[in-house]
Amino acid sequence: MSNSKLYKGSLTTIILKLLNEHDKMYGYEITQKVKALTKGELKITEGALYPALHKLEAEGLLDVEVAKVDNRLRKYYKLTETGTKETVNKLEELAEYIKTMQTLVNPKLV
Amino acid sequence: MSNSKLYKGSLTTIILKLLNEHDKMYGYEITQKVKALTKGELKITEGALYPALHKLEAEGLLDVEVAKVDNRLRKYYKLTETGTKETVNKLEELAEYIKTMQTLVNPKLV
DNA sequence: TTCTTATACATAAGAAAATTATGCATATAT
DNA sequence: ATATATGCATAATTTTCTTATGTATAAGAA
Repeated sequence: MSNSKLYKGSLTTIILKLLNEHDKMYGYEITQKVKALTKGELKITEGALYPALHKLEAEGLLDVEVAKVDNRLRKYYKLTETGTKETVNKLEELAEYIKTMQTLVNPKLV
Repeated sequence: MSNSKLYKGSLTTIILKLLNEHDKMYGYEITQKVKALTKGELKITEGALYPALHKLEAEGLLDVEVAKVDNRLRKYYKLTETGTKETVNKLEELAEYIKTMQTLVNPKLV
């Protein structure tokens, strides 16, 4: 992310969630999707994204499939079975975190 | 934090918000307050807390006042004027971040 | 009385995850 | 021709956290 504050650990969750919804995506597509969904508020940098994708692949959460489109390389990533399960966990963790932060930061509403 | 996933940047916001509500607090008190408010879900470690407090002080967001209670040292921190302004910013950032994450993670509800 | 737990601070080493800065290559639009 | 967009990648650095220590006093349990 360039301009806005990405909180540590968020990126993995974002990637997994997007892949959970879109079946298969390639890196550049993910950066554009995030930009579009957040109306430009969140910009994923390649320096963060590609190492994160590689790590998820190494951990067995993602599978890769290389394709050539318009003479340009694309690496399509998709969730493995393990990755799908982990996505559920990550989303629960995020929801939990948000709830906790709201408790701390806005105690009257909780 | 020990057990649960603290997201990067959260700690500063938590500290500022607590000081915004409680006028002055000392380090140990902050750890206990967070533990109590979150029912043990979030545990701030000293290794994270004290350096964070020192940094906020160095940045001019906090003032320190040393006290001796029961023959034990306490360092009371309170917000400076700048710190109070920055608290507002940090809280807005957090709210924005939560909104953004919900957009990404639960797009149908937004 | 000794040992554990709680209170209260601090720092150092290391890990994790980002930012920033590059680099390469092709395609399209100006 | 040149800039912008598409598409990948990595290295250096920074930030922020965890884990592991260390010091010291007080209170409670064995």
